[in-house]
Order: sequence, then structure tokens, then C-alpha cells
Amino acid sequence: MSRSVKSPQLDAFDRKILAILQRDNSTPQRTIGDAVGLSAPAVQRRIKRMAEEGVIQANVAVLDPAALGQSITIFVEVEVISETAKQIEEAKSQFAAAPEIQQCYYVTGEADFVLVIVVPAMADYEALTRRLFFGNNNVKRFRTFVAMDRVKVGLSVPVER
Amino acid sequence: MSRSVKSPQLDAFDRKILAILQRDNSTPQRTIGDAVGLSAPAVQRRIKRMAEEGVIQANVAVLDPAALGQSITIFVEVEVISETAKQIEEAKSQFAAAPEIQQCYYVTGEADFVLVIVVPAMADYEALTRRLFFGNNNVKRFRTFVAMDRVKVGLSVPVER
DNA sequence: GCTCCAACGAAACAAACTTGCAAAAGTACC
DNA sequence: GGTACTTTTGCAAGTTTGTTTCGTTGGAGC
Repeated sequence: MSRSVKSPQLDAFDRKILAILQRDNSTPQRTIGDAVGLSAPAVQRRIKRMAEEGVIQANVAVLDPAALGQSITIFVEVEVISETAKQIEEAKSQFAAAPEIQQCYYVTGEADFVLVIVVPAMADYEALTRRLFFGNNNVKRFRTFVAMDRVKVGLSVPVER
Repeated sequence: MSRSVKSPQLDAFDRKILAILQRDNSTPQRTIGDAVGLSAPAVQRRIKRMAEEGVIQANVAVLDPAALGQSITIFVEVEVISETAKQIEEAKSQFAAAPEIQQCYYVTGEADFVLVIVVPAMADYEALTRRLFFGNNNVKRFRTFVAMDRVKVGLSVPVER
């Protein structure tokens, strides 16, 4: 079977490995090997390949926001006035640069951007709105949703075909 | 200085370590030690402690959804009819159980739930809406936003005080 | 049937993590 | 200010894990 660099086809082994890694990437390769039916070196080579191909984008620790004093999660829909390419790019980079903004999506529909924001207190969110929304005359309006419960949080994607 | 289990005070060392780990948790402890000014064992003990305290909730690999054939990210606001504790809990567990639902927040404001969904194609989303929304008579209405660009995606939280 | 290529596993090797222990640093209490 | 106690540290040894080497196997194409 061919698996060239330019066509990152993932076989059943790869997908099983990914399923384990996206749940716990500190799992020893030996353990992964036993689980999927490969030797540790085979697992290691596949992980390395997938990291190079970009299938595995990062290996990160997930922290508890509350433990770091960032106990408020807020959800914002932003609608802009002018949607020229230049202004959209400007907004994107502005949102991407803010450390409080955990996630930012450019979307279709009634809004143009959707943001997930994490801050220590409402006062910090208020300050952020002044800086980001009221201070930007291309923002038409925005709607705020405060999270009472982070029911499910993660970046896991289904790996089965 | 006391740092009992019940009061997880994080000092400057801890925060620096966390900042590194939430960017790349495959960084060797020796390297982290050099960066923060501690020996490798000291770093290891702090990491272990923070994992036990729950400050570090998980260690995961971040995968590229597109590489797994999950190329569409969708954002949904859900409004329910009845907001009794029982029905809210029911909705939470139903959303949490769906593998396509990557994130789910229970929020205040014009909507009750906000969902981040990842699917291979629009047809899959349509099927999901039928199952989850139209098939649930407590869902009053829902609004869909399709992501054109995942500008910023992650779970990073600011670690500075 | 032969060659070439890709991926594999076993074993050797290297690197990283983990633990025991004694010393240093910080606190509380005289 | 001094002493006892507690906590955390660094070093070094020991263990686990990750990585490379190398010979083998199974297919695809000729």
C-alpha cells in the first residue's frame, strides 16, 4: 500500500492511534502498540509521520480555567458593517491577537464572527468589549452569552470513517 | 510556604510551567527547567502535583479535522421551551453524548445552549438537526452559523495573574 | 520468478522520567 | 535572635520510555 507524503491517507491503525492520542497523548507507545496491534517502533513512526503531515497539529495540556482565576466563559456573536476582504482580515488578526479570546470563527449567517472568550471577571469582559467592539467602528453590533455551565469542552473530532 | 491540597495556590514557577505545557506538553522537563530556573525533578514534581490537583485536566493531541474528513465546523444556538432542572439536565447529557458535538455551553441570554459541531458534510449536520432538534419537542428553535474560517482554535487560557 | 519498495518487529541504544536522600530555604514559635 | 519544623530543592541512581538500527517479510510491477 502506498502512502505518499502528498496524500495523507489514514488507515485503520492511524485512526486508532489518533483516537488514543486525542484522549491522552501521554500514553506510552508500547501501550498504544498493544491496543492497536503494532510494535512500539511502528507506532512511533506513524506518529512522527502524522505530526509532519500536520494531521497532528499540536500536543497540549488542557488546564482548568477556574484554577487560574479565569472563571468566566463568554460567548459572543459579532456583526460587522463592512465586509471587505481588507476589513475582515483586519478583524481576524485583531481577534486572534487577544489572549482572552480562546476561539474565533468567521461564519455565515446572521453574524459574521463567533468568539469564545475566557476572563477572570465581568469587569474584564466589559473592558474587552470597550476595546474590541466599541473601539472598532466597523462593529455593527454584538450579542453576549455568558456560560453558566461548560457542559462539554474539548477539541476532539470523530476519527472513524 | 504552605501549599496544601485544598488550596491550590500557584506560584510564578507553576504558571510559567503551565504556560509552556499548554503550548507544547511534549517539551522535555529538562528544557522547561532551564526556561523557568528549576531542575528537571522539581519541574516533574510540580507537574505531577498540578495534575493531581486538577489544574492540569488532560494531555491531548490536537488533530486537524480536515485530515480526518471532518471539514465543516458549525456553530448553533439552541433555545428550549421549558427550562426545568430535569429537562435542562436531559438536554445537557444528550448534547454531551453526541460525538459530533465538540463543545457545549449552557448560557444565559437569548439562547440557552451554544454548540460547536464538527461534521464531514452538510448532510451529516442536517441529519443531526433532525435527530437532536426536530426530534426533541423541548427545542423551541435553533440558529445555525457555518464556519468559513477557523480563525483561532484552542483551549488556551491566560496564565498570568 | 525476480527485483524493488515500503513497512514491520526484535534488539540495541539513547533520552527522558522518576525516586531516594541529604542539604538549603522558608516559617512558626518561642 | 534562635531553634525546631516543614517544604522544596538539586544531585545521582534507577527505571521507564522513546528512538535508531538492522534484518525480514509481503506486495506490485516487470
